[in-house]
Amino acid sequence: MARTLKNSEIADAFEELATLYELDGAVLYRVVAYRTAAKSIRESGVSVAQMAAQGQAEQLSGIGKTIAEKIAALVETGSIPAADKLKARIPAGLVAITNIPGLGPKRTRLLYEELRIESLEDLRRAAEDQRLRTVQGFGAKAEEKVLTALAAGADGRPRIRTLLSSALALGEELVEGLRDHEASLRVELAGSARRWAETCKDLDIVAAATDPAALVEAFTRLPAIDEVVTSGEAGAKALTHRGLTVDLRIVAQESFGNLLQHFTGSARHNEALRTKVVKRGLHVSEYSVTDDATGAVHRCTTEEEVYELLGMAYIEPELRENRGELDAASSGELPELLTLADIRGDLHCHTTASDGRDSIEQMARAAQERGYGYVAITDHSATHGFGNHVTPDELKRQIERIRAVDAAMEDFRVLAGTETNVLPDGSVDYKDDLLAELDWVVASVHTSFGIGENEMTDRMVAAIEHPLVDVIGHPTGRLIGRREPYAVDLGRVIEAAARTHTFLEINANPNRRDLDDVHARVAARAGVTILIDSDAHGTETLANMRFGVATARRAWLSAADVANTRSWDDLRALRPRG
DNA sequence: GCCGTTTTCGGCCCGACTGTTTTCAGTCG
Repeated sequence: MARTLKNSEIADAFEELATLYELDGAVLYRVVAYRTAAKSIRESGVSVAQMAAQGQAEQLSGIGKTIAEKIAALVETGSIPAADKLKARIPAGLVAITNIPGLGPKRTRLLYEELRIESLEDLRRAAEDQRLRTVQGFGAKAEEKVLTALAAGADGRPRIRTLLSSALALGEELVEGLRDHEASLRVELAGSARRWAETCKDLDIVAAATDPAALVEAFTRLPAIDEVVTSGEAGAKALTHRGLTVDLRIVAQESFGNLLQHFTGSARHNEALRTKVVKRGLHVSEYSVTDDATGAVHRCTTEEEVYELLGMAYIEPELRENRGELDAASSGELPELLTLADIRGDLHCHTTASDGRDSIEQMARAAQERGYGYVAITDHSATHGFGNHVTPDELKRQIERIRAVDAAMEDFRVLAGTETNVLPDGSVDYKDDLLAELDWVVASVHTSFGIGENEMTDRMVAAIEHPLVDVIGHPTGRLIGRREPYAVDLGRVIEAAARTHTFLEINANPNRRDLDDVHARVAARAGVTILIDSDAHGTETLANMRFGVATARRAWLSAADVANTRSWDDLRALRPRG
């Protein structure tokens, strides 16, 4: 074994194995079992490779004896024998073909058996030569669809997902546009955007209207809409100028709750929800809940009614990921999630002293206008590598400037801080006597991402153990969709933070969301107090706090789990230095 | 292949759409 496999790498291997089994014609339930296992591995907050090494992989839901053995084989030898056998028999190109719209595993396999199509290039030639139509179930339309998809640049990879911040801005604009229309009764954003997921594949909007046709018409004329794909009484599908697909569904007001619940998802949540209640003779769909025992058809105007009919407490959208929320809702053990209104201060932001755009005073006034009681000014230290370098002498002058702004403000604290770089050896940029003059110290890794996992973990633990470090900023360094987390043993980081009372940050920048929901949940359960920071580089991005709050809600956190739901005096008492 | 208020076997969510069919399988969300 060269190195410890990441959960995402193990999950990818099982995702691939599922597709291989699917192409091989395995029974569907077996394929689904592998996909469920892959998802479970991906979302595990602890290292599955380590669990497997200790023979504990079966503790994860969806992992039984067979899959646990395969995980162990993968971790020990780097490959799964069953997958190797399948790969020897099934051309690698078939996996890519299954990602072409309309071509699933069954039809891909049929094309391979009948026409020996084993790559996207083979597929294109067969469609051009009108040979696809010689296969049972394929016609001229299928050839046309294949060629359209390939011409549109389909390369067999799933489509890139859009960052939540972009999708949400667009979704909110569309929803407002629809609500303004006289025919609309109710309009809500649904789907992954409503669950505040990290990224969105598309946007889902659900509505009830006095005149559905008029609302659909209005929808297709909204400025953000570029091209209408389909439209009818029940809704429409359209492409925005940004290239994001939007689905609008319209339903009778009496079923609005069913529709909203259905299209908010997640698919996993709905699947598990339905499986759970079907045993009691209850069937859930986007139109109603039906009861076998009484024959009753319950249509619900609100989601609350849907969950109540199923014997559950209302489940907030952020929790609907099939991570235990169904059992908790049935037994009355759901947490009371924190809200944006609980946040009382922001302890990580930048000014023109480093790479920010606004002054200390502008940032402080903007934070006060948001209703906060305090803000910490935390510019980058000198070895950050770019932006203006705050040398020790410059930091002393910055502290004086911060004290002056603080003195000029009423009922608001402006705290002198830094976001100091954690050097490869685990030391931080400023000397202890200078750090001690500050009210607040964020320590973050910004350089030398490529050092090994052990070295990186030691580096971070050293920073955590520094008595003047209050919080570790963006603990994994990932940029969503652009940069993987650096190799670090978060289990050890979390253990050290819990032991020293050092906070761990949920960085609210929508590109970061770091810690993510899964690890923030693990950290909080391990006794770490979480801090949510905007990392704003200008007054307007203080508003990114909402993405951090969303991550915390997805991590099942209550106000008590989060440090900056407290006053500054209460918060500082929780710190390592007391 | 997994799982259990149906517990070691027999189940495993729901509905719409599409293109191709004469009654539906496959795909998608």
